[in-house]
Amino acid sequence: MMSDFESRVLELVSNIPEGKVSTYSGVARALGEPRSYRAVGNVLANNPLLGEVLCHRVVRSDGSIGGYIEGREEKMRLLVEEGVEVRNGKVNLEEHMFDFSEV
DNA sequence: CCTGGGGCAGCCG
DNA sequence: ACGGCTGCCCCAG
Repeated sequence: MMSDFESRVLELVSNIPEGKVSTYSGVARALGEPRSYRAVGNVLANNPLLGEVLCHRVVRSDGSIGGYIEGREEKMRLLVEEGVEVRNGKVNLEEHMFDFSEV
């Protein structure tokens, strides 16, 4: 059973289009709880819907990849595959940051 | 680059 | 209900 917080996070993340990324704190802000960024990481870490809801489009606020259940390498590979520029293990947030207000 | 402290939902005993 | 972890974090130093 998913908690309310959990489903809200996953719903939001599922809105990030291919080629775009967001950050953990960005998701938290979009939820209206800017300090819950760590809890957001928690939800994705236990993401029971890996494969259904893509959580690889969420990275750290400084652009570094962050963690991933199947490894950072895999996360980075998926991003590059979608056309996101990754340089020295960091995503170009300026260029690919997704604005949730667009939804 | 690496700490240390802050922060928070969820899980488990 | 309660307290103590844990974790795909953040930010200042």
